Amino acid sequence: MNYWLMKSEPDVFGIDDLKAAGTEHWDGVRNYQARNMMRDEMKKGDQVFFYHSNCKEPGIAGIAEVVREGYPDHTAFDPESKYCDPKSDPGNPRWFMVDLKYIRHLQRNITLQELKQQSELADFKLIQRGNRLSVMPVTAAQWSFILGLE
DNA sequence: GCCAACGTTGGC
DNA sequence: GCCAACGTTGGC
Repeated sequence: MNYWLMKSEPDVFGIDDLKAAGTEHWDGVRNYQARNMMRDEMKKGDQVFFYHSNCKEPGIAGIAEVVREGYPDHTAFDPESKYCDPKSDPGNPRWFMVDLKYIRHLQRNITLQELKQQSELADFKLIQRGNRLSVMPVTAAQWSFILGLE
């Protein structure tokens, strides 16, 4: 089993929204590295840290699980969608997504500021300079260490 | 709202 | 294939 971290803006779709939805597809990712991970590497049963970005207190807010593996992101074909990409051909889709199921909130929001202070997390992609990936791998060691902060 | 960092685009 | 210009991300 693998571990991941996925970013979302709570004003758009936060952990509370995932809880209310139960299961939701993760559409709108338009970055090739993130696309590749969703299409090729994320497997059913993988655990995901749900990270709140671009908000007052950026941090890890909860846990989700992959319940459906990579499949085409249909919003790319929808002219009404803000994620529409005319260059994505339905016969050869450019963008992919996975489905996530809500597992739980963390007991508290583990903030970015706190994560940065942990020497054990020096290699964690999230806290490396200029990182902008919205989907990134988390090692098993990082996963359990972060849960230990909860 | 600012701006550094970074990915993408497109002219050459 | 290089690289400048541009748009976006996301912390602050």
